[in-house]
Amino acid sequence: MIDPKEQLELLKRGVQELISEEELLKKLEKSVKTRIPLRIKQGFDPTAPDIHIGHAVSIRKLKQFQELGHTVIFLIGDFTGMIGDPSGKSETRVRLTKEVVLENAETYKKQVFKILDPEKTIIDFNSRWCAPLSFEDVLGLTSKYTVARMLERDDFENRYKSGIPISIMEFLYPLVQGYDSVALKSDVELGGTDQKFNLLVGRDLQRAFGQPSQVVMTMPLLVGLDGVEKMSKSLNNYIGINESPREIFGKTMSISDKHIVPYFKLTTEIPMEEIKEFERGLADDNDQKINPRDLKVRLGKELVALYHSRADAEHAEEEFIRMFRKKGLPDHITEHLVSRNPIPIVKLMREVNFASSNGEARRLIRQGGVTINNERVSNIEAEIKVSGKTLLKVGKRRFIYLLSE
RNA sequence: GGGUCGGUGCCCGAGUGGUUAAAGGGGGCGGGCUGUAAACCCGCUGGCGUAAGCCUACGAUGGUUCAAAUCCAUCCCGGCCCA
Repeated sequence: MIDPKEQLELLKRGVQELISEEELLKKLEKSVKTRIPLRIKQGFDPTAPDIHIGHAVSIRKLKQFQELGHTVIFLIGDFTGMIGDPSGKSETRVRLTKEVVLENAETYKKQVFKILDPEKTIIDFNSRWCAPLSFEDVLGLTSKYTVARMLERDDFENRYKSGIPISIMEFLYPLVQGYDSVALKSDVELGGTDQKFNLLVGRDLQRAFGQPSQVVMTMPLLVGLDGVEKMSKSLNNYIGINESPREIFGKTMSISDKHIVPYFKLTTEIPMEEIKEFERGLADDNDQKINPRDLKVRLGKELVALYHSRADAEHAEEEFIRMFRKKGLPDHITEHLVSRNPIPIVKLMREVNFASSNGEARRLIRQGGVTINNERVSNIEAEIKVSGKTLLKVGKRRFIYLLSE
């Protein structure tokens, strides 16, 4: 194990906030002395098993701990997921069954082990200790925290002030998460900056239970593809680490210029010095201004290389250029055997799922978004005669080859 | 428990008897410009139907009326104030 101070320097990189540095250093020193690895915990929602490059920001930090010999606990918050949240709030949580939770856990594993070392990762479920708690235990837990302190949490405060309902269950949620830290005796808990409050509750609860309190480490949030909200599955503005090279590359190309540098910092392994160069290159007053587009290409390739391979990255770039700069075709276009021939255009679009209703299909045609063999279809009633491979294109990125018997 | 205000389309939000598939904005989608950037411009955005038209929709149910998102009754849900 390497020197505690060196470990600290490595671990501090890219971190938004560390509470507190001295405590972490002490824990590291103790760990080196006793040769007992630290226990690093991060919790994950069991409902969204799509890990995206926003999650990866902190998972890559976990990886770093792991490489330094510490124990990483990937905690799946199945307990609250199985209870479901009855508050009519935004998205009424669906109650997950045991089977679904386990299934999701498998999906998580497949993805998370693209980053973490399976040998050195503990996957745990908080139902293991939450489910057996009695009502008495729960009340005991709630007595350790006050309403005023709960209301300190930003989103609670805002919602409370603006009259948006908060269910008691949601209110208790940070306590559940904090209790996880008690149950796991975690030394460090990691999360996005939006998790800061919850992580701090864990600290308080551990103290209340007579344990040494965990160090809280928060990572910056990655902005999503819309350029405004944080990257999240529910907003559908994410790049999943399980997505195809084409998707990862393409989505990367659609981020806005002002987020290029943060993406480099948070999602790639490119050294800071080099990123600084990029930053300089992008500055308006620079004579040798780098075309932001080219940097995005670099970024896209880095990401594909990280989750697939260098070769895939090269390939994704070539394909992208062919498709979008030269308005060509993608490499692989699925084929579809038409149900009859000739076939009305509207029916055809439904058949290949390029329109979810006849109305939508008509709309797309009227607006000139539909072509057959590169010829715009303008007549809604057009009958499409399929002979040989016929290319149907809808919008900019939906392609399919039509075949007939 | 009492009082009071409210529940509208993916989201926010206007609308208080017919001209309302329901203003406006956001989002999304298509087209244009481009670098699948930003900004901007045009258009579309419940379902079935080529269309005429029909159906479904304003928390739920029932009612008044030629006609209801709009009026009445009951119920469900939320905010605030009082207890």
